[in-house]
Amino acid sequence: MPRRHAPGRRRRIIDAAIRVVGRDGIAGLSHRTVAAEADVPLGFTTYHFATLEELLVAALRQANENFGGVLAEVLPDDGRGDLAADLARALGQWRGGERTGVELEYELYPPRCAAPRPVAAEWTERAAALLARRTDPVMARALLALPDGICLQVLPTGGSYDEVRARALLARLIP
Amino acid sequence: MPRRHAPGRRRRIIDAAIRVVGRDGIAGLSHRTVAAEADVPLGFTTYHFATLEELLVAALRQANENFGGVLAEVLPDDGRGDLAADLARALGQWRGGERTGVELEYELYPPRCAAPRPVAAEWTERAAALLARRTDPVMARALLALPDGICLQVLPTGGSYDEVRARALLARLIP
Amino acid sequence: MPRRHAPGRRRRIIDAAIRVVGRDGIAGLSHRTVAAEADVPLGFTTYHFATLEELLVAALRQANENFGGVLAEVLPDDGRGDLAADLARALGQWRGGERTGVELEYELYPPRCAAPRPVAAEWTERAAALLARRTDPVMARALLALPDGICLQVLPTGGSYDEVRARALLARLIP
Amino acid sequence: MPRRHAPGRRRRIIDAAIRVVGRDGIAGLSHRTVAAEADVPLGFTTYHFATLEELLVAALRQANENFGGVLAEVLPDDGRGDLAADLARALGQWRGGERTGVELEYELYPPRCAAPRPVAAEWTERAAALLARRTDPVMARALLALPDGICLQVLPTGGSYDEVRARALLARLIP
DNA sequence: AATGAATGAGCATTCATTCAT
DNA sequence: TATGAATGAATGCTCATTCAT
Repeated sequence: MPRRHAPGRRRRIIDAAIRVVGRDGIAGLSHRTVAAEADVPLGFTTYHFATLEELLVAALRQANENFGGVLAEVLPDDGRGDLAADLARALGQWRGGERTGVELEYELYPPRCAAPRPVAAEWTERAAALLARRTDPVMARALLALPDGICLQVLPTGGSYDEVRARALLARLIP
Repeated sequence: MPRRHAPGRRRRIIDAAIRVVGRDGIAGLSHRTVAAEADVPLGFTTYHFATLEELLVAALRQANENFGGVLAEVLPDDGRGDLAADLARALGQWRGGERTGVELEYELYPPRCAAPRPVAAEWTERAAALLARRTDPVMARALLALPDGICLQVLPTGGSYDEVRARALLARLIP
Repeated sequence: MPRRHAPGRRRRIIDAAIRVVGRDGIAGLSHRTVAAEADVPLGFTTYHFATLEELLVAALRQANENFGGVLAEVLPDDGRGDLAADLARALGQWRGGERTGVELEYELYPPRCAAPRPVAAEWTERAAALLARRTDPVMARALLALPDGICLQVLPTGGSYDEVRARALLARLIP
Repeated sequence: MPRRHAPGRRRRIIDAAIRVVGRDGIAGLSHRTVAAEADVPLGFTTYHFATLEELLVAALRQANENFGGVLAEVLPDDGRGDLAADLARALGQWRGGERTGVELEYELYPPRCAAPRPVAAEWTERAAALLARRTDPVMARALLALPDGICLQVLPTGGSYDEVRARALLARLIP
């Protein structure tokens, strides 16, 4: 008996996809694993997302939104606060948070399939725009690049994020 | 009829693997694709690398070596030259070179499988050691992180590497 | 073009598996051989039986059912008839019948994989219970063991089952 | 550097094969596993036993010899002792002993490949001959069949051999 | 709109066997 | 005599995708 018009189920699939990628990487993503994780029938996932790529893009977009939320919250546009500190804190929150999709970003960096590319670019634009409220656009890009690199050094070694060190390095960049 | 004792063939597989990952990403890496790319029989790849992981680690190690070569060449340990400029140039050379395995590094960042992790860490150590001849160890790490982040912004958007900009940003970090 | 909802096809796979094992032994059992024997697509066998073990257990269960049928038919519970004669006849019928799965039982005796073990034990219990209607439980077990041994002597030598001799030996055990 | 003329190495392969089958079943038998177990080079196994079947036959023959030894020792031909007790004891010793190859017999019962068949028959003949010194030939066969069946009931259920019970049942058969 | 049975391509891996050395 | 590099066939299994219901 099909449950009709259950509106949250599409979103449930997306969240499940983010969870699966976070746990098992993109390699672990399949219609089946997502359906199991979301506890929806297999056919439901293919019905709403005709291909896996489509689902991936939706998940990435959602992850972006999550990150944008964190960033907007931590970086109020009002003043001239300590930008390095704020950004370092935002990264810590994002990394530590549940279901935010940090891993998704890194999984998708390799520009394998064409579809997610614009979404990833979109994310960078959005984050840069948020930062640009507090600094110039070029610096905004740089302030995104450094944490990215820091995360990359942390991720494969299994180390943990050091907010203090991140802040110190970020502060170096800001004139 | 087996071609016996052809000495370079093991290396050919590794190079083929680097090429395949560069073209199609880790997702595209399979015994079959590598065998086809290297023009060796399927069984040959599994004979020399019992598992795909083993091959991956070998390829990563090779890529590290390639990068180490570029870095050692560009960063002579003698003097107090312009470190930011030298590093920016090294990155440009690495990215531009053939079969260097740049993509491999980024593909392996997601710490999915445990095996490549120490190799990746090894690479970071080696690069940091090379840089540390010209600056302090903490700064060396930071000088690796920033270009990493820069590459990450460049890779998915398909943009090209801007050595001048990279140098400017790197110079900001160096006191 | 998939043939959908053909109801008997799952059973067809099981019967094919019994046939394959009867012909080529467990060593000959593979998804591919079963698919060919049952004339179904390869994916169909893995779809219904995720692992070979699963299929094996299903086939064993079916074989048990077949044997139980023969035994129940030959061994009416009413009277004090000639138990040795009845049992010898049942064995003959089972061995001679088509698709009954006699060989499957012997193939599975080596307790290699854990999964079929309980099913095999189940079969012994069931047969012993049927026999126990006509004798005591310990004797029931013995009356199963002797024919088993007889079959084992017959099987590898390719000889044929001698019902008269089996009956004589069974009669010796019964007080 | 090849070790030449090491005479015991052929036998070492056979013993290793018996051990491998005892541990992992016939399914686990391969040139590679045997070579590893015997600690000889891979090529050595194929050199001395061109095919796996050849090795299997040699191993079975060795197992027979082992069993024959136990039987000859336990069943002195002199007198009219308690045959049932002697046979039950022999079975216990065989089952309990190391590297005797009990499992091999049962693994090979299914008359899959033609080659081992005569060897298996040979074993039955030899054992029957040893028993026939103490009883008539037909009874000898029966006295082999019953323990076989008992073992078969014991093996898959993981139970242990009950010498007392075996003796009681065997005694029933002997007039 | 929703579902899950069905399919076939693809994958990692194992392995008997061959044969140049 | 002895070895291990080499090969290709085969295996169990996963899965995106299709589509009748």
